[in-house]
Amino acid sequence: MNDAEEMMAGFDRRCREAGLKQTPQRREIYRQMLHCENHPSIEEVYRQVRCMLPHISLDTVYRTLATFERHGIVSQARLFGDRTRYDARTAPHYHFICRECGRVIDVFPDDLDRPEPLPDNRELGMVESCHMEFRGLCRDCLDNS
Amino acid sequence: MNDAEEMMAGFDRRCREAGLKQTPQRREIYRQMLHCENHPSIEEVYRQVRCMLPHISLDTVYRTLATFERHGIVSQARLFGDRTRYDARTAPHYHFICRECGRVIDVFPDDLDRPEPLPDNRELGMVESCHMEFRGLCRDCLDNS
DNA sequence: GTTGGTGCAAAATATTTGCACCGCA
DNA sequence: TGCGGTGCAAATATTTTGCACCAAC
Repeated sequence: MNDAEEMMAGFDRRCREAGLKQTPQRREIYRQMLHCENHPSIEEVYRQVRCMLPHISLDTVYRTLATFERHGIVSQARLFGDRTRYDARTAPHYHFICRECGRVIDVFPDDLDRPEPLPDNRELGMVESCHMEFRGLCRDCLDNS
Repeated sequence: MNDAEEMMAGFDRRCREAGLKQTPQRREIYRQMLHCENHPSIEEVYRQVRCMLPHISLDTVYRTLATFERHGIVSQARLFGDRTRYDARTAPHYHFICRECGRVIDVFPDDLDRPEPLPDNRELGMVESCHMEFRGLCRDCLDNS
């Protein structure tokens, strides 16, 4: 059983656990999310999924990804000021965005040279989470310049 | 001369430097940005400014804030997945968002308990900047719960 | 007077919702 | 079979653009 098959099997289980019905649309959207190296926008998922399911509607993709996120099956790839993107990797991680080619690369907490800082300010209240977003030039764009 | 007057004088100078014409709309939008404690959305700025200039149009606010940002007079308060907001403080800083009341509080680099981490990963390329966003409960909401 | 700024309206984009029908469990 | 899921279309929200007029320099 290869990786993708394994993950689709995991999808079966998760749907059952969450009480979600399996439909061709949902399977195809999830399969696409696994295939996708980058962090696709909803439009991109829609375009890809339509290759297999020409009848699927855009708002099914919207609703399905929102449902998946509600059940932790995908996560929103939160990018500052960009349109909504999703990610099949649900482990906490950050993003590095190349200002040249726009690629989004995952950065995991272990890749950081020191632990996340937290605001020191007692006045602030209780800090529960920290998101980070790095920008710069990716290796490819650096090499080609 | 109080703070606000001082900053309005700075606005005069900045417009001249940038070759921007001064108009009642621009003055009023900037004045509003100074008044505003929070990080107003474009709609909010629009509603406020209309008290003084009932004829102003929404897209003038859009265009003016974009122009201001281009010239470093205001900065976009970049929040994950929220609508565009602006901020009269242009010094680099991060945001703490209260999950209860939605308030956005500025966090300056000096408020952090350690310096920003950077991705260690040589493969990544060149990291030029890091944005952070903290979430949690602000002091007020903490006290009231 | 010239150039840039504004207001208005319409277009473009992104997302959500109401509703009837269909198909999975 | 019943209920959740889907497709369609329309509504909503946000931002951008074309154009004619006006005002700051």
